[in-house]
Amino acid sequence: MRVVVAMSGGVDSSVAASLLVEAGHEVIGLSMQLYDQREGDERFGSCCSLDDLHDARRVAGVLGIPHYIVNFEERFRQTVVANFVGEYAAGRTPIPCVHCNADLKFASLVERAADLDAAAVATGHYARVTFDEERHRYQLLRGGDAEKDQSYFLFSLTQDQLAHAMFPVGHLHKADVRAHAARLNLSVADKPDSHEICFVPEGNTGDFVERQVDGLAQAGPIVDSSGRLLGQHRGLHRYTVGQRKGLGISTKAPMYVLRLEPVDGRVVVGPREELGGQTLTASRVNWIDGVVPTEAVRATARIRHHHPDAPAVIVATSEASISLEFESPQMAITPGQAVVFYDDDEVLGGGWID
RNA sequence: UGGGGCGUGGCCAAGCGGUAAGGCGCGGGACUUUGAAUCCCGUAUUCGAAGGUUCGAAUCCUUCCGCCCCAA
Repeated sequence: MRVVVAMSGGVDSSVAASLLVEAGHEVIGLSMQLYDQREGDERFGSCCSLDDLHDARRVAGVLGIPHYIVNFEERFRQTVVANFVGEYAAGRTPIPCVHCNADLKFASLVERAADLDAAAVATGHYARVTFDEERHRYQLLRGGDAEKDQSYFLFSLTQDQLAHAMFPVGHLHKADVRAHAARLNLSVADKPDSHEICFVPEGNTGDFVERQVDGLAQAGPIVDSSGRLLGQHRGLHRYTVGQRKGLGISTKAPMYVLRLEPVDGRVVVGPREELGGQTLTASRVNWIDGVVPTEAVRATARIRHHHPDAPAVIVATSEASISLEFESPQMAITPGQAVVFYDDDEVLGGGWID
């Protein structure tokens, strides 16, 4: 079958491509150009930089597959970056990776794949898709490597998207992926794992957001939950719930951001004990099944990547919203982050925390 | 110019004769395909100033400087 692989230039997608080739598929490598490369800033993030595109091309060469670069700058700006900046401006904390997956890799890229008569789009994600014969539904499962599992970032995929998705390294462990790359003599075998936001230079999110939105750099008060003034902040977009560092206030014990109050322009902080929360509501909820449950769902839920799942009860309050109650308090439930529900290894769905 | 208390790194703060705890903050690192958190390392040759006593002082004495409280 003809398959398109999204090649980022990293080890995972490179090995994904090679596994597909080995499985006998007709593989076409596509790399997304996501932002203007002309400035030649080499310290641009670790995904999709000019060097990464070269790496992807080189791997494609070794594998003997065609490789194309698709220009998604405009789409990227209008979807991922716009959402990212808008969320910060609204006092929320976004996850660009989820939008990149949903809006680009499994949307725009799927369209390109269709143009190429490809049946599926593969990526290097650590997650698995299976088809449940009984329910006639695709299932999204955690990656085989619990440490590297990326199912959290894929919660918004629909049945239709899952039907066209392949995760060739999803069942593997990272070490095996690297070993495979090394066996093939791929230059990217030892390339460091990517982290931090790929389009924000040097991880300086605050400056980046300020460049996109005028008048955002509004200083304002940092107060505790009783309203006592403790210091000044440098613009709400520079803070997130649960944050401890960078508050610049010295107290008896560490202070954490409890919430952002965009209307009043305030950052509210408090001791760690005040950071726990047991309930939340979420919007733009996606149920992987495509079916909204009519009864309360007992599941485990995680409120951020690399956070332990916790038992919870979820009630659908509408087509695309839920309310959720944890059995025990969770630290720093953050608006803008995703809450993803699991039944063991299966992703049931997820949504955006209000 | 009556009485009492206090001045230790950016902040809070131990120590009260034996050669500067700790916390916060800050800096660096680890971890990490979001933002965080977490963890590790670092952060005062010096204790308001100047003298003195002592083998030895931030710790005792003297003077000065600066705060605060109570009286009036």
